[in-house]
Formats: sequence, structure tokens, C-alpha cells
Amino acid sequence: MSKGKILIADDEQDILDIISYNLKNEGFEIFTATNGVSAIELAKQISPDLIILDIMMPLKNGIDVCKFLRSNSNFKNTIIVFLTAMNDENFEVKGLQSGADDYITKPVSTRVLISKVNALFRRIKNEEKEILVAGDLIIDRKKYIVTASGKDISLPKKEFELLSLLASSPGKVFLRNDILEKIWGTDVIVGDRTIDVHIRKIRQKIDMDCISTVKGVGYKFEL
Amino acid sequence: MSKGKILIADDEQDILDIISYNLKNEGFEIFTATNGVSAIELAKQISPDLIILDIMMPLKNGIDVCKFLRSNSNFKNTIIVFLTAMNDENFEVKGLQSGADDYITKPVSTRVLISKVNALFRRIKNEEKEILVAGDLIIDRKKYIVTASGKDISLPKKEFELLSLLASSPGKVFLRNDILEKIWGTDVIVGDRTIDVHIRKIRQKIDMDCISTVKGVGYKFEL
DNA sequence: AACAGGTATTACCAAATTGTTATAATTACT
DNA sequence: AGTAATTATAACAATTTGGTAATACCTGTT
Repeated sequence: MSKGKILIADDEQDILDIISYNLKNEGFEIFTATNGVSAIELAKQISPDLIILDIMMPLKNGIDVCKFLRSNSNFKNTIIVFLTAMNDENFEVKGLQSGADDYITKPVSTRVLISKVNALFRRIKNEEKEILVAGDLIIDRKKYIVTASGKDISLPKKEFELLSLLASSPGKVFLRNDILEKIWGTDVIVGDRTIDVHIRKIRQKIDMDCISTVKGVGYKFEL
Repeated sequence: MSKGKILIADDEQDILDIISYNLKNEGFEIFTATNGVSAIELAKQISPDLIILDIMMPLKNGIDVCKFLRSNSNFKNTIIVFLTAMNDENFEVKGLQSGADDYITKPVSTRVLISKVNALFRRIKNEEKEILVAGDLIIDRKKYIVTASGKDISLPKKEFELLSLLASSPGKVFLRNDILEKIWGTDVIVGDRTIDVHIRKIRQKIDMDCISTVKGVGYKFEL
């Protein structure tokens, strides 16, 4: 059984080859596309676990592909990451805003690539884990209890869920919309500042510096 | 009676010592092995409830040990977890694929270790136990009798079942829905306040402070 | 039919949680 | 540096939730 299906889209054949080769060696099942349109086609057919998208591609660029996929509920649980050139600072934000989970900067070493991919796959499993551990923080989803530096902290439901969500994918930036959808649901409408306030309360209660703000995008949990 | 048998296999004596010490303190019965082969031998002899395996060990590595044990029906219900070094991204996935239930990253803090192990044990601690003991409370499911601080308390059916359910996984928060489903069944529809009232009666009768409310979530039994 | 034990419902109250608003602080951009 | 956009904060308001006690309902028994 393969470790998972990965779709890679890039217009440079060399890059496609290198990445494919290495990830195949790691035991992943690899599919490739050389432009945005065929990336989408292929994605629909094979339902990959992870999609690696180059930004600049013919027919449809990576960001548009990502937006399209994200708007399709079939890909709600698909991990999408971008391949970006080192210098393009902007794409990082744009990429994250379009709903990507992470990005990888080109050129990328084999080792980094592999460990990133493995880390991303690990995330899938984390979301349903009973106990999340991050540094000094233990989040016990069964007991509904958070332990920070040995002290039990009881968070009310919303705060707990929010922290739990963020901590389920350390490093991943969660868009405000995603957070709203996952914690509040689609039908409930709450004001703009609601998330901030909850984030603040969490930061206050567990006094660790582990939730950081990514302006214009969202929040992420880290270390 | 010990809280359970744990076999720890690691080639570094230091780690063995630290983990053993802490888990013994927690009331577990500890056995150790320093290589894969003797881990298997020992496992056969003592039938541990939980096996903690280092990946890199002499003679037979942790993954192979795990695969072997999993192929043996005697160990179908044994919990197997890996100890992995932080940087070994690969092994986590491979480990889980080989049939392990979880993994613990090295170095691990005492606190994390203990809560993980306890959580794992909670998994096997069946909800079908005949007699539940929690502190001063004895719940005899066959006789339908609860004894608190030596005094017998007779609870009516629903109250008994409710207490019995909560006490079957101390610490775990039971959602109202779960409770309704397990005690009342899916087809019966009862009002919103029903659970509360029963909880109240239980609290009243056994006068201990052992059922706590997690607002918006449910109830849990503790100490 | 009246009773009794167990179970469910209701309505009201208190309290915790959650959401909003207005204002300050920060950041990003020109 | 100045401006606009975004986020942080604190105080407040609204809502939800659970606790409580009294009451009604069932089912089987006498």
C-alpha cells in the first residue's frame, strides 16, 4: 500500500522529474501535470491526498487552481501546497489566502522536500488524534482539558475548539473563514472581531507565545 | 493490583530507566528489554497490555518487532507504540503503517509520557468491566449497587446506568448526545433537561464531588 | 382503582459562555 | 512620515446553558 497519492503540477519537466523520483522512492504514488487545467482534471480523477502546485503555469496559474479546488467540497480535505520561487514574497500571502496549507520554496533540497511532505501527511492523522502534544502543551480532546507546563487549564467550548483546531496542524495558517466555518459552522453569522477576541482569551489563559497572527490571512499555532 | 503491564524496549539504558521509573510511580508494572528479539520473547511470556518500542534497536528493529507481534493473534489487543527520535520523520508513518497505535517522540517529558500512556490504557479499560472502582466509589454492575464510603446506595436503573457510564472512563467528557444514545437509545426522544435532572439526583445521593459539568459539552466523572 | 417507584417534563433562575461594540495599537503601503 | 487597513483590547450586552424544584406521567402491583 502506498503512503499516499500526490499530484504535482509544474511546467518544468526537470522539476517534475526530480520531485517525482524522490517521492516515489519514499513510497508515495505520484501523478504529474504540466499545466493548471490538466492539474484540475487529474485531481478530479484521482483524488490525491496532497497536491503540490507551481505558481506560474500555463493555462491556469497555481493560485487559481488552488482557489478552484478549494471551492469544491471534494477537495476540502486535500492538502494543497505551493512551490514558490524564493524571491516572490507576495505569493506567500496570496497563496495562503487562496486556501493553501503550506508552501515550499524553490529550489528545494530533496531532504527538505521529503520531510515537508511527510510532515504534511502527519497532519492528516493529527486532526483526529485524541491527545495533541506541542511542546509544553497537552490538549486532551477527550477530557476537554488543556495542560500547559503542568497546570490544567479549563477552556470553555469555543476556546477549546479553536485552540484544538489550530494545534492540530502546527505551522499551518488557518484563514479566518476556515476557522469560522469549522468552529461556528456555515449558517451561523458572527461579527468580524469575534475570532480575535477568542484568540485573545486563549493567549491570555495559556500564557505561552504559541498563536501567531498572519496579517491579512489568519492565525497559526506554532511551538 | 497494578494498573497494567507495560513492556518497554530500548537499547539505551538511560531511557529505559527514566521511563520505567516514572511509569512505576504511576502504578504500572514494568518490564524491559534492550533489543528486538528479547522484546518479543518477553512479550510472549508476560502478555503486556502495552508495548513501547524504540525504533532503532539491535537484532531486530522496532518496526519489525511490531509487524511480527501484529501478525500473531495473541497480540491482537495489545497496544503498541513507538518511541521515535524527533528528526525521524519517516518512521512515524512507517511505524503507524506497521500496525502501531501511536508514537511518542523522543525526548519525551515525563508529563507527556504519562498522559499518553494513561490515555492509551483508557482505550482498553473496557466499558464492560463488572466492577468499577474509583476512589471511594465502588460500582457493581452485576448487583446494581453503588457503594460510596462504605455505604450502600441503591440507585434506580437510569441513574445507575448513567453513573456507571460516566465512571467507566474517568476524566472523559461524555457529550450529551452520546449519553442520550447510550442510555436512552436512538429512538426514544427525551427532553433537554432530562440528563441534568438525573445527574442532579446522582450528585445528591452519592454526596461526593465527582461529576463535573463541562458547559456546552457534557459531563465527566472524576476522582 | 389506588398506590408506589421510577422516570420525564416544565418553568423559572443563576451563571457561564459567547458575541458586539468602541477604541487603541499595530502593521503595511505609499 | 502619513495614511489606510488590519488586529488587539476591554468593557459591555446578549445568549446559551445548566441547576433546581415542583409536577406530571407511566407501568406494574396490590
